[in-house]
Amino acid sequence: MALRHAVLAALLDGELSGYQLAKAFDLGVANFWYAQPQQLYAELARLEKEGLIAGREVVQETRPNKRLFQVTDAGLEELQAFAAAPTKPSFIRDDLLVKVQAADHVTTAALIAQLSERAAFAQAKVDLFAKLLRTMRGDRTEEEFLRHGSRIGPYLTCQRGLAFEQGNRDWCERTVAALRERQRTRARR
Amino acid sequence: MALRHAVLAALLDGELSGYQLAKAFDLGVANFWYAQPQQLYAELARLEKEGLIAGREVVQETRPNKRLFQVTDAGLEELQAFAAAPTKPSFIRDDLLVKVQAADHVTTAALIAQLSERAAFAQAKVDLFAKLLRTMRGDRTEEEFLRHGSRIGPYLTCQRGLAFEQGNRDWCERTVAALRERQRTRARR
DNA sequence: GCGTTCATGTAATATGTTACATGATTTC
DNA sequence: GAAATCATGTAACATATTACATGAACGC
Repeated sequence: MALRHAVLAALLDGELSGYQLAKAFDLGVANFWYAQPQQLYAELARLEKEGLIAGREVVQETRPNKRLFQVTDAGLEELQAFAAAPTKPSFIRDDLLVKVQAADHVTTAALIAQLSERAAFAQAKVDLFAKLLRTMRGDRTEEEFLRHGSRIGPYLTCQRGLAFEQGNRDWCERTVAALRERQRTRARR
Repeated sequence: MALRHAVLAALLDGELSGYQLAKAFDLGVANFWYAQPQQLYAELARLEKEGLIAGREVVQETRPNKRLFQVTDAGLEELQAFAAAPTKPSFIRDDLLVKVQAADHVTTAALIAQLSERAAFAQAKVDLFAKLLRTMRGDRTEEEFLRHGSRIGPYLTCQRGLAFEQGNRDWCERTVAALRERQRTRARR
């Protein structure tokens, strides 16, 4: 069960509602984990039942009411234990890579389109993460911030997200170029 | 169902047994997908039942007998359809990132050890992938190979694997450095 | 004789995805 | 008036992980 720890880690920076969490774990951000809203609502219910988080109702006038959750002492202990335990290796599972693996045996036109789309998506994330990093470190240099900042966890994970998306973008672009070059050079199949 | 397509893509380069496939999809390689042996045996059975792959018994003297599988025409069509369909985005899900996200709230000693281990693991993969790439392109330059090589799919995915592991390694090392620096600078908590 | 590699699976459990469901408010 | 955002879930289905299970042969 790793989602629970991701949720606990996300709640460290302050109370959040299920809806807010869902946004943080969704496409736009998700710089250290990804999960869907349904998963999160279910996990929040479980975590609360086990006493690892505590929720409080917030009545709103203009919007539907919501519940904000925060990590309890028991939750922090759980996180601590998780951090100390051996880490499972993480692995690549990407449909796009599967398609490229088969590139010599399938038509490449659609593949090129999908790679271009992914490159654009990755670029958007690069921009977003770069902006987030600037916001977090404020007017300090990166070195300064990492040395003396009060909360560097999210900064470090965001750095990984940034590098990952840069890698994604670069690879997609180079792969498109390679496939296009072959389309051009080769006779019609 | 994405595993089935990964299996089909892996079988494009020639017949493989479940055991050989399992090795390819395991820790050591897995440059475009990861799966455990149990999953693969189950998927191979399903794929054969559906006629997307064909297996043949190979009797061995010195070793237990095995079954080699190859992609059928129907299997190739399935792969073709998969490649043409829209690609689901892929997301980061990494326990180590969750732990780093929580770094300011947990003890960092164990975390540093795990990051170092991951860095070493990533370096080993970098070496492996670099070697695989050299083997694939032979004495040609990369550009030459990509332009005229007969099978570039595995080369391209391996390039992504290489870059990914380099990114992993670099990030782990920098993160270790940042966490160590804070341990040194800061008073004991 | 003991551990590793080759070779293949089943069964139980955990986790994740997809589809369905509801209802208010705000912005175009 | 329609679409997007806020807000929260349930139920059915698909997929993945973990534990269990077996057995031969090879190298030390």
